[in-house]
Amino acid sequence: MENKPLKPRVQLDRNAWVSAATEVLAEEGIAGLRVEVLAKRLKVTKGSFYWHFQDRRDLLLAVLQVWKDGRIRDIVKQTRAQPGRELEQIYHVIDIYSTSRSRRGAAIELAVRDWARRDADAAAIVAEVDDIRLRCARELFLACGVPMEEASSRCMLLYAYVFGISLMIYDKFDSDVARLKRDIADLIAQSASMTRTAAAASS
Amino acid sequence: MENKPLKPRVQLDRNAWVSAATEVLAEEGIAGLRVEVLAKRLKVTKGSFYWHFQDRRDLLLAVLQVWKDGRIRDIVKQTRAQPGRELEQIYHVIDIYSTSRSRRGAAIELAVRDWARRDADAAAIVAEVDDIRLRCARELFLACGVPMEEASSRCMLLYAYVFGISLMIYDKFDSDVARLKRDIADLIAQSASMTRTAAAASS
DNA sequence: GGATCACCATACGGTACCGTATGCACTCCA
DNA sequence: TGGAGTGCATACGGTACCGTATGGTGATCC
Repeated sequence: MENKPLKPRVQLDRNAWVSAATEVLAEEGIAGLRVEVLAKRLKVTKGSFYWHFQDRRDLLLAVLQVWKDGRIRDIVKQTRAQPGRELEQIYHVIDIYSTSRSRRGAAIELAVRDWARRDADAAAIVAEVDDIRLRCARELFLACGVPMEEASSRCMLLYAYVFGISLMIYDKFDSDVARLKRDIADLIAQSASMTRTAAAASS
Repeated sequence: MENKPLKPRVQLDRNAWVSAATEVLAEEGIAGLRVEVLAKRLKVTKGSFYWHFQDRRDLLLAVLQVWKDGRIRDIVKQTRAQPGRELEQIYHVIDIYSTSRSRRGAAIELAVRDWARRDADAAAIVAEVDDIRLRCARELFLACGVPMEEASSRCMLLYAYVFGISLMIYDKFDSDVARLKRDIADLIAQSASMTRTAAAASS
């Protein structure tokens, strides 16, 4: 008879700290990610923290690693398309990033990238993630019949757009944001070199 | 006979502090912009600072204001085109932002936008700047014969791209970055609704 | 049922800040 | 030439952190 953990162990492990740290990172940025603040949020003291982690940097690197793994898993999932439905998938990728649906994900993304501007380790992780993202997205364009160089340009434009749009404040500019975003998605995704059937599939 | 300041007054004024603060903002972000650090950089003590400013926030708001004014001046300057050369000007706008030429300007831009994610005053300033930028850029597209809604989409894509690209790390992705950026500029700027002569002017 | 160990609390010294109070030098002007 | 004001230095109390040292507590396993 196995010993099911009926009593929920309130004990924390590294993962719990990393999760909470990621949450704080999204809300406050890397500068706001402090050991004692985090401990207070988890309702323990930093005595606990320094049992699980060597120091603050140890936590930060763990956050980076977990973020990277999650992103890579997500990328291969989001860019795997049924044959013939690649264009659909491109629109889907644009959609999941640029809508307000995943505010949390976008906040983490921006926090990590801001962090990477001043930290070599973070920069290396972002470089890895970007490279994989770009290559996966390019595959989608290539599958749509877009030539190599144009596919490179368009997938780069795609990601720059989704990150950039989350930095802008454009409420006053246009009343119909939904239409605006649809049109932008078309500008990014629709190539003259696509087959008519593939292009029609997007509507 | 007027009193020319032959002896260079080493005395600091508000502007000197704001300039230095903007420099630190670009390098370290808003979290690294601390009064005592800034004083050390200017080789004075914070006694000087608190004579010129009420508190740290007073400085931050001054930095924001100066940044806003500079941006707005720059926008109207960069989007004022000779009649018939509007497309050229669009390419120029894309160029000055997305190339590494203005690393400093991009760093400030990103720092302010990161700041704006957690500060209402900064967000208000960014909103103002974005609105003016988008409207000015849209005028350029409209002058090229692009219809209103498409002009809105394209100028939004333009700015999201230039901000987003400065967040990405894409060294490994493509060897010919210059060609890549040229092609992306074409994707953003070139509309099917443009006149053939205007489009040709971009080459 | 006592040893062991995982996990956490407490307490401490040290640093980097913020903002204030006060003193000091230098300039300008009556 | 001495008073007023400008611009800064010095000194202080207070807070928020970091990392360490050390002690306590509850579970687990002989």
